[in-house]
Amino acid sequence: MEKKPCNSLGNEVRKGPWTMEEDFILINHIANHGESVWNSLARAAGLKRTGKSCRLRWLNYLRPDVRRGNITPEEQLLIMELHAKWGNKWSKIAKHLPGRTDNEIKNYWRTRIQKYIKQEETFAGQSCEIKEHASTSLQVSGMIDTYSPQSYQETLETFPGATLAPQSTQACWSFEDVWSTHFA
DNA sequence: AAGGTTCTCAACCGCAGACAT
DNA sequence: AATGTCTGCGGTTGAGAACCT
Repeated sequence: MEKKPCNSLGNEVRKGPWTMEEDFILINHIANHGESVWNSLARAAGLKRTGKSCRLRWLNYLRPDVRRGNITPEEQLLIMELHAKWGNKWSKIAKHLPGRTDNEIKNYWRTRIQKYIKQEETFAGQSCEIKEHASTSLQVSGMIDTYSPQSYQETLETFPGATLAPQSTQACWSFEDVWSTHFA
């Protein structure tokens, strides 16, 4: 992903993936001086990166409390519910999922959930669906990814109301069922 | 095993708003 | 009030991984 350096600031500005050394410098600098104005932080730390790039790297990857991967069924439901409420307000949604970043939620939505919505539009009537109900503004019928036999089994135990397609990597059930089983 | 295709996610870009001068 | 700088956000891109044929 190495791109042509941008020299608009007069100095060489590095772009593309962060190296371990850069990560180490950034972590060390923030540990010693805290988060401050990102542009001056980048300069003070001696990083050939923009403040914006440092901020993004820190918030999305290096922060000690950041959690990556393994979105739980509960988190997915929350994402779906909040997205139904607020739309693409990723940072707002992320505030309700401790340790998750807006970028991760946005990626998760686009790569997992949106994919199934599109499938549903293509194959209307199949098990995964999003419906408008008269009683509520929006009811989201659930799709929870199950990445392994273990999580498949866990999903069944967690949500007894779920109907899981045999041999499938996706579990599908009514959002209302899951909500009443698990959150009500 | 090899080549092609699809998926994932880190990182970039552009824009808007907040704040400082 | 005008201008500049910084931050935060949402959309997009593209490299590498994973999967498929």
